[in-house]
Amino acid sequence: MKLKKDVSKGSVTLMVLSVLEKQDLYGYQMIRYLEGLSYGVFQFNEGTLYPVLHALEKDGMVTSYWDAVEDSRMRKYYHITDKGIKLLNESKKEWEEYVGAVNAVLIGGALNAAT
Amino acid sequence: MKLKKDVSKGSVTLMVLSVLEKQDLYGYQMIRYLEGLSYGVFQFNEGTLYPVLHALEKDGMVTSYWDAVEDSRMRKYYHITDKGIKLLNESKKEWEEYVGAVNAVLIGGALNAAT
DNA sequence: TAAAGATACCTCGATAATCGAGGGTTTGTG
DNA sequence: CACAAACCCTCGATTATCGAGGTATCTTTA
Repeated sequence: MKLKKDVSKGSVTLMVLSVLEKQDLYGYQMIRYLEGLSYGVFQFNEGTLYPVLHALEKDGMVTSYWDAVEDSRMRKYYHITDKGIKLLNESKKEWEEYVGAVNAVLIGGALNAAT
Repeated sequence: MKLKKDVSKGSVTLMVLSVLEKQDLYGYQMIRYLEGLSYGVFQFNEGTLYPVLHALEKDGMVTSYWDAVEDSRMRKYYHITDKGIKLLNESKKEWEEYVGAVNAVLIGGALNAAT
């Protein structure tokens, strides 16, 4: 499969970028957040999320800053960049293409697929 | 992520089982076939497909037989079993759940997700 | 105030899905 | 006959994800 690898990594990346598009979040918060948004279907663990965030930052898709929003402890917030938004839009397109293709196979079955 | 691993493997498995549900196919044919059904989005290579087929056979999801359908060369055809059909149905459900969850995140964004 | 538990960050080794590159045989075509 | 395409296969490298572990802080409670 061609797309799989990208989409596979992309589906975590995709979701992270997607929520960051709307607001800055910190890692631990994102985990709970995505869990809720997906109705409990996804259960990220930190070992998955943090490396993804670091990779995104390294690639300039997000930036991070420490802040104590509620005046208590410091948290590392992530902010999406223009580059990140671009990637998000591309990833969304890929995701849709990927889903469409799988569904086409599932529906297509034995019959002719085209048109 | 929790489902990812299964769905990831599942998406190849899923598509294979799905086309086999309608008719018996041989490996090389499946590659072209899935490529067509997915409008060229997927480009399986043999190194991906054959191990999947062998694993499915080992697990009793498919059976195989050699046949020379058009009286020329021998081809190894795969046939889905009842067990395989069961797996197919479960995988379909998982796939839908997975897609639904990702889409919920993509749409949900910053707002409240639930109802 | 001391202990406990949740919050919050991180890394690293194991697992496993996929890919790419290879190897081999048979069939059809120029 | 040579070459391409059809057709089967394996194996090592890559990479995404997970699980487990490590550390520090903050809040609650006894």
